[in-house]
Amino acid sequence: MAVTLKQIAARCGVSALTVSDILNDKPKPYAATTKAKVKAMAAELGYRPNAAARAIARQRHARIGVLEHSFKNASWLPQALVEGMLDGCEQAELDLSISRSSEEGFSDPTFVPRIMREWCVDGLLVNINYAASPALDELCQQHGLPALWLNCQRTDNCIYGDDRGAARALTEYLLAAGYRDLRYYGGAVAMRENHYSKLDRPGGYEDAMRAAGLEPMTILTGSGRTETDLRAALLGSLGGERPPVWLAYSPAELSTMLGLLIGTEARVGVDLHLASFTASGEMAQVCIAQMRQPLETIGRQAVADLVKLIADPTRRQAPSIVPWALHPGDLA
Amino acid sequence: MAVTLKQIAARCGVSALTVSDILNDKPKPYAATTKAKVKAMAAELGYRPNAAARAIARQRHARIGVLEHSFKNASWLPQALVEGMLDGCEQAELDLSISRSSEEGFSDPTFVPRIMREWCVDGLLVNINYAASPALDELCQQHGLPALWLNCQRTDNCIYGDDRGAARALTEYLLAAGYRDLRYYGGAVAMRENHYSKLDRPGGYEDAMRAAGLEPMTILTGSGRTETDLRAALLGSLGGERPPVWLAYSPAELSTMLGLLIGTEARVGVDLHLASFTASGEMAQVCIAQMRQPLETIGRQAVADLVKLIADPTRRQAPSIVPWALHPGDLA
DNA sequence: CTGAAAGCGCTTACAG
DNA sequence: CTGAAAGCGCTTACAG
Repeated sequence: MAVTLKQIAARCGVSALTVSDILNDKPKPYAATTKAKVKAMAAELGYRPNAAARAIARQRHARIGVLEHSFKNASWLPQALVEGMLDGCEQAELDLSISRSSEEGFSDPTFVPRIMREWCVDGLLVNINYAASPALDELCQQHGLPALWLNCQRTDNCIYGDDRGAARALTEYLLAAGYRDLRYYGGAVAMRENHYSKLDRPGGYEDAMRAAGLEPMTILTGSGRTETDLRAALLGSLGGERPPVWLAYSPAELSTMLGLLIGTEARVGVDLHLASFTASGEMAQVCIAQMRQPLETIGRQAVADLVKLIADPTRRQAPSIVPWALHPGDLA
Repeated sequence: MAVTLKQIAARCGVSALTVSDILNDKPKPYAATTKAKVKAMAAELGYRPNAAARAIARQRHARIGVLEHSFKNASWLPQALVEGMLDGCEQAELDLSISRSSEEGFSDPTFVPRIMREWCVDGLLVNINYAASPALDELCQQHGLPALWLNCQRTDNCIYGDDRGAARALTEYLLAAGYRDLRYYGGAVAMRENHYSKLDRPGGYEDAMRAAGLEPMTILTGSGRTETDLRAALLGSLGGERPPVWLAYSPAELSTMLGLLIGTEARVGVDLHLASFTASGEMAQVCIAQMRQPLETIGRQAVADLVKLIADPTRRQAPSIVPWALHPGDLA
């Protein structure tokens, strides 16, 4: 049904090998007329090389995989990250395959994700944001499958955003703008969700505050503190010389704060300011400043790093730590 | 380097075919001891079947592709949609490959997306949200590549959310709750972005208003109307018997409205209410009601529909139209 | 200037 | 109960 090299060869009166060579632009001295004839025929018949046959002959799949985890919140795959990966794949002429382990499996030492049960990719981007079981590490090693960990702090072969630096930069920016009463609101580290950002964002904020000789004020819900506490803190922060600025872990926290302010007299942009870490600039209209996650860069760089790893699987690459970008909000 | 059937066969003193049959659980009367031996050896050596070799022998790739467009906003791929697709793929034992056409190409009749330049998937989910050039349609036809259009209204072989029904349901819900002054805010249809939702959301709202004997009030920015107009309309809507409810096309519009309200005396939840269409419940804290896009269902169903299409490529499937879900907001 | 041979790792259809 | 033969569609290394 699909057109093959052989069919083109037959119609052109040449061998399949000749067709293959010509269509792959091999530096061989074929006659110009032969080349033209073959290329024309391929176009006419709508020839598409069979990627599987090619993979098997060339001994490489020319494809990398992304491994997701099926637990809620265990994998973070915003579109911008995918776009970045696609950029990277385009550059390296690689296909991108997404898979997910559906089993509760990473605690089970005998568990093998589907993408590793078959041999179908040259390398793997592991997109699991809480500390995955070491079993996965061993599995990759054992199968000789080059793997790069995304959005996760490890000693090597990983890439992640510089959340601590981002928090520091945001804090310093606000301090430089003359604000003194900066406060942070986010969620506490939870079981199975111990993503580094939960610690590094407040951490960077606190670093910068202390460096400026100011006392940080951090509210983390989930660890005994509730939204009621937040509400009290929010309202209690009002009325100083200059309005306080609240730094939100993400747009979700921003939204929570806006909800808590409803029904009160407190006016955003007047009585208090909001700032936030965001994926791609959500809710800039209510913020005085934002940090934007470098998702596309991370995706692109992840692929590039993985390509190096595929070229030399024994290599242990230093972590790629990607800086965030500061954007003044609409209320700046 | 990777373990093959032959190696297992050699170590077990059987043929490669026997190993293949046993590992694939073929209903053949192999001796129990042979089966055990082969399976044990496969496990010990960490055998992973080569998907490419299998694809070529079985004459199917066991993989579907998602085609994205590289224009900004031309493809909408939220994580929930991917999750749904992965669900569907898991069910059908299919791999999922994501690709993107990077060229400006769909207007160029000679342009062929990369995923179609090779033969590597059994079917394609076209995730291009503005009307793609008919050339793509023909290309698929010509290559005998089953294709299903996502998030796009066509006469057949497509799947999309019921935006019109969602808008009607949201409006009716608010009317039933006693609100009478409902207003819609969204963007006008723009070049290259004529997604049906831009028309169907206000359309459904207007249908429901008229059916209730009320005059709809729709503000679309972009078509001559600006945010200044919106601000005027927003403030002008205040002060009636009951607070007005503004229906936002998406959280972005919600955010715009919140931004415009800053510095005014108008209080959300008191002087006016907000409602919105959302992907997954963003900003529920400031809403009185929300419609949530059925992204996972769409993803799952899209794969299922495509599987049927692959089984019978000549088939012209009626569109799958997926209903949205109503969620009262936190301010309901 | 071109191609025959062998091989990649698997499976299908058949034979014994 | 098991396997030899042929084939899937391509490429590598070599020969002429």
